[in-house]
Amino acid sequence: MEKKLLLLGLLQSREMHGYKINELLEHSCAIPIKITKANAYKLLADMEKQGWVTHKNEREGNRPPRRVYSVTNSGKEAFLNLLRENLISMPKPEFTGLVGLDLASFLPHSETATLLAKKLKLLKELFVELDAIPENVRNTHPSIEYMHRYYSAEIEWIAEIIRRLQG
Amino acid sequence: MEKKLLLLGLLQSREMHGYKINELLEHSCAIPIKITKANAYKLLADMEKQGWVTHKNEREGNRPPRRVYSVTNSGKEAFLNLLRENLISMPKPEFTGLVGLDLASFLPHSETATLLAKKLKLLKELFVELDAIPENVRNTHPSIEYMHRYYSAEIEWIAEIIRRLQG
DNA sequence: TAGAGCATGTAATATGTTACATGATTCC
DNA sequence: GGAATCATGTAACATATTACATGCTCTA
Repeated sequence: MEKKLLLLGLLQSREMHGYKINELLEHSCAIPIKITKANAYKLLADMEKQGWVTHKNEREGNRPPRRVYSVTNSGKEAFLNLLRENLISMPKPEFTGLVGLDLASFLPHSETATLLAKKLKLLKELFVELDAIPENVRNTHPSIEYMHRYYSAEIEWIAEIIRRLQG
Repeated sequence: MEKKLLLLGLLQSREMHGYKINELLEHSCAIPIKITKANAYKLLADMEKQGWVTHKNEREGNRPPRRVYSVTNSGKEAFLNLLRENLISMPKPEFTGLVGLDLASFLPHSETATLLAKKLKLLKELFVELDAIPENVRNTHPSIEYMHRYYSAEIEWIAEIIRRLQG
């Protein structure tokens, strides 16, 4: 449902067609959930069936025609309900990366340390993107601020585990 | 795949039947991912088809017969591969709770603050369980230590957001 | 004797991903 | 002329949830 919430949010700030939405979703590390292209098209179609959005066809020059979506009144109502719901609820996050850590005793410490070093490298690469966002932007966008802190804590954590394995 | 990894891990520490596994998974806040009952039965059946586990039927007194699963050699190999994979990879987590925060401008500050206060209460309740786990256990189980820190940071974060909305 | 616990699962539904299909236009 | 971009989607598959079905035993 957060996916629909996010899409409705985007469409309320400005009307958009599917392709544009997907561009935003793919090229931004600042979005806290993942929505693939096929999924986004599907969700828009579903929300249209539900009556939350409508589309009109548009065409710029000779480009392929676009479906420009906008939120209906019923969609705006649904949006507010989803938003309230999202703000009060506390979905337990899934820490898939921890499963392996708990089972690491099945491998020699040295191997675990080597593998985690690779993870750490990956993490640092992801962090670079986030860290490049100017501080004033970060401080006005809760999710960016959050993710910045999260990744930075994550890096510290993995580094600490590696240290323990080596010491 | 982390679900299969976790199940293989459990089954390697000791043989188990589905019901027992589900008990462990349900009554423990110390497990970093969620596996529902139906899903666990399904995964065990799937892994049996794959040749990773086998079962033998057992019966204690007149209780319903159990399928006691154990990991095959091929399963042990698969387990180690899944484990290595899990340790090097960095799956981007989904922060579903952040979607709403980014859209909070659609509601009056006071309402957002009230809603977040409810979330905070929920969070604190979840934290109590984790905090009750003795420190020595926590320090020897990475995922428990991690989740303890995570929830504690999460509480701080929501509290901070509420303060900002009020100030 | 009624309800909780033990033990297994299926069916229907929901959700999401991957890869593929289509066809025009623009850039090199 | 060929690749990248614009723009839409479908089909097949994978994964997971909810609710339901079954039937025995133990306890109050």
